[in-house]
Amino acid sequence: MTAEDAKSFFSRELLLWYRASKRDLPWRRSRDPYRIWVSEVMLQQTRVETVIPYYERFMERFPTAVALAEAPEEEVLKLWEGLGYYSRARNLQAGAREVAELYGGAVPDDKEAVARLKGVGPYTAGAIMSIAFNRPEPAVDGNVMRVLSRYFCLEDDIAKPSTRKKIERLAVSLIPEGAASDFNQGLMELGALVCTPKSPGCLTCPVMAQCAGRLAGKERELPVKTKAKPPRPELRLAALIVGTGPRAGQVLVRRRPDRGLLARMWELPHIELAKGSSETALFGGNDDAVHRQLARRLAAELMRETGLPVRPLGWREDAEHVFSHIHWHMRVYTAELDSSGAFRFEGDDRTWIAAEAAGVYDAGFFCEDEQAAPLLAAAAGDLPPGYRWIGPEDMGELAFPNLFLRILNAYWQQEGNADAMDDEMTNGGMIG
DNA sequence: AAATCGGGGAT
DNA sequence: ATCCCAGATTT
Repeated sequence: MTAEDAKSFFSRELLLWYRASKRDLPWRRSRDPYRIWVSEVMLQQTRVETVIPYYERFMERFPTAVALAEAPEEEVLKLWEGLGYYSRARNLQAGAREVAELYGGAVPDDKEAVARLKGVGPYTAGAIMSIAFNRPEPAVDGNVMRVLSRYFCLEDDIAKPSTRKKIERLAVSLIPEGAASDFNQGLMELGALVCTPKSPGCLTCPVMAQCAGRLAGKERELPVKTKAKPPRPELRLAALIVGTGPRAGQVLVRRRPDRGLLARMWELPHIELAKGSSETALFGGNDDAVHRQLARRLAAELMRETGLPVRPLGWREDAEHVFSHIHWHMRVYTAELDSSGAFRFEGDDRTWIAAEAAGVYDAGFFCEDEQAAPLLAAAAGDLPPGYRWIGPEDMGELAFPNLFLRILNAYWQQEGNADAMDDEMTNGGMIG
């Protein structure tokens, strides 16, 4: 049995297996390259079962590249809410705009042109070209690296970029004549359903007979992969600032910056507790003294940043949120805005901003008069740039990361219940 | 080459 | 708890 025999065996058997047992997935019911493109971007680092409902909603709303190109960005982000890696959504729309303007709305049957689209890297370009156009291009993802590492017993570290390129060269050489679409999908399907990371189902594998990794008894050791560093911890304090008077039932939120983590998503105002600051020592505590001090720090820092006269009311909940590289330990405090006598002024060219009447006795600081202007405006009721009041009816338009989505939805639900109970008691009391 | 960028399901 | 998922982009 030569190496060439092992390769042609693999290609032949895998193709037969895929055609006999492929799953019925939404993006497999069409060869529209736009649909393939959307599915592949959603599937980046994301499981099939997670993607399906997002894909269905997205395609219903944006059935063509032109429809996506013409949509408001916020609507695209909202449909991506909860899926993660939000730059994918913005890059996809940027790519759709390229397709609309440069190619009349049709994804071109051109490898270089597709590879130049925003958010389309080596894998996605290969996937679009092979799946939609049946071009013999490699589409090497984590599944493919695992399957081929095992079948050919390759000990290269798949975390290294050079290994992906090596496996791409191997993958191209395996594509059967005229069957790139089914073969590439079969490779990934095998990795997803049979050649799984932990306990591979070798006994049902169509290519087990020639799998070098299994024949060497190494199917569980492969592929070799250096493990990722654990996410670094960050201590954060968030404010659930609830409206009063005409703002009753509303909550103050803000939009994140254009770049970086959770770019352009909405969130609750919050601060990071500086590493090594005195409050970090108290972070885990749960008694009144701890909460008073943490809430005071939160109010002072937010007031320094925004000028808003934040008055903490009490601890609400703790929330954990783990990203790939950061672990947020968040404590959430309920608060109000209260500018009654919160600001006083001294000196000729410098202003003393304080919040004594708001109960934040150590929140004062000096600043230049010009810098004081926006703070005074905030005290008067203006909001800083990017901030706005919302009610539950606004949740359908604004995209929040899951962490804040959970906190807000719990609050709206609780408010709804409280209102219902008020009505009930009012009715009972008045009528009785 | 290493870091950044979400979130969840499986084990 | 740990891994990793139909990865791309920036540093």
